[in-house]
Amino acid sequence: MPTTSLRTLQPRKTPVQERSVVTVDAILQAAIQVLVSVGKERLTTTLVAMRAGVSVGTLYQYFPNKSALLQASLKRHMHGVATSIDRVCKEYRSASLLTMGDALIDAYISAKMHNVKESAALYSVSSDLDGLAIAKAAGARGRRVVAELFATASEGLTKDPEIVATMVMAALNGVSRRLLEAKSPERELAPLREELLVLVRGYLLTCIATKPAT
Amino acid sequence: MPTTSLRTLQPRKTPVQERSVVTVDAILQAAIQVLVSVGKERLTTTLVAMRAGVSVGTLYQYFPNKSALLQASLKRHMHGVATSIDRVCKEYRSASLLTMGDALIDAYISAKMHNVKESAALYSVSSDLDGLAIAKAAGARGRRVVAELFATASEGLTKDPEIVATMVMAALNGVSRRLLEAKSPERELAPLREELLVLVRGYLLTCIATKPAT
DNA sequence: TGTTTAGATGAAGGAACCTTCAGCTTTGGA
DNA sequence: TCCAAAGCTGAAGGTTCCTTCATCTAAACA
Repeated sequence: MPTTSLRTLQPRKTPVQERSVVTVDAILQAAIQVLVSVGKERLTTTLVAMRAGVSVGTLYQYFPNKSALLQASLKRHMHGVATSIDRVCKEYRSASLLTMGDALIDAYISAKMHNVKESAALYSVSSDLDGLAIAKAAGARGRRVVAELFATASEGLTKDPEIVATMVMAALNGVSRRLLEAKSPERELAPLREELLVLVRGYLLTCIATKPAT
Repeated sequence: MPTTSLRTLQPRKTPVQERSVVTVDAILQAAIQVLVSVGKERLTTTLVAMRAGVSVGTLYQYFPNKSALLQASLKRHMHGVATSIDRVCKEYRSASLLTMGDALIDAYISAKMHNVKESAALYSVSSDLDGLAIAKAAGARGRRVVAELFATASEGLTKDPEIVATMVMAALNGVSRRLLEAKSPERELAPLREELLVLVRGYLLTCIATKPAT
């Protein structure tokens, strides 16, 4: 059973004039900013509205409740990452498996690291009952797309592309998370990225029948 | 700056009689149960007390506030996992690197899978401002201990043990998380565990100067 | 058995905060 | 220019829930 009915989570009003589009955008941006600065526990709708430079009433014209607001913020973030992954999956179709791995790592890591604070703050939303479903769906979608990419690899796969995608994405998630909760993610980025390449390459090699000369 | 002063988070009263020890235990267990059944959002101190079969007042004699209660629950869980890791680190000192990897995977996965619902429910606590510090500390501690283990490997390491430990633990975390948020973790356990072994073995091989005959 | 200390109770205070709505302002087109 | 629709406002209602404390019961001990 879902936490709230679907009806309750739909936007209350769809922006038609230009200014309201700006408003909705400002609210979503403000939500992230508040999330980053005070955390999910102390985030209030009034605070978000203030930060966005509008009144609470305005916020509630576009988001039926607090949960919907947070979910929308999370979706927006996830969408950004998904777009990066999708681009890679289109661009590297039929390439070699190792090339795909490298490209995925770059895309995923740089999308997450683009705004470290934001990515880190959203973990608290994605771990909640409401956010969990969104995170899971995004994960499943990413896995599916990457599995399809792997299926086109120039070398033949010795394993189910689904499971290969699962492992690669799990490793990506694990390392990203570790990176995001570091004191200084920027400092650790280079070495961890390098090592992640080694980890994934090593694994992908075991998924190929005939080893290429690398 | 921490969310709450250290003073505020210390237990209010330390159990001296046997019955109060039982009470504290019941409260902590109840907290987990409530967390599992209604989620962090809807967990209330009254609900936890009811579930534990005591009154709210009693709860507040041992936990200064709700946050402290959740933190204590998280610590308890983390401690269980840490103990498993520690045991491995003592037992496999000076063994071969690959053996260490296999043992770590088994210990970590089985500790997390011991109670799937509990592990999954606690993610919401560990992503919060309060829980984050605990989770980070536990992660750092685990990494340190595992790095020390790796440093004793019978084969020589070509890399800093710290970074090797970091990568292995990140992979473990990533896969565990994926497992815990699956619809049916039990069903996926075997294949994912198997594949995790492949992933980690492949990586550890790159950390050894001379490859052993496996 | 009497006294002291530990443990337990739960109604009630009170703060925090989500959400509404009646009314006001701005925009865009007729 | 004028009006209907879109957009905005923010004080106040209402809930939820954390936390306290005066009071009661059980245990330890002399």
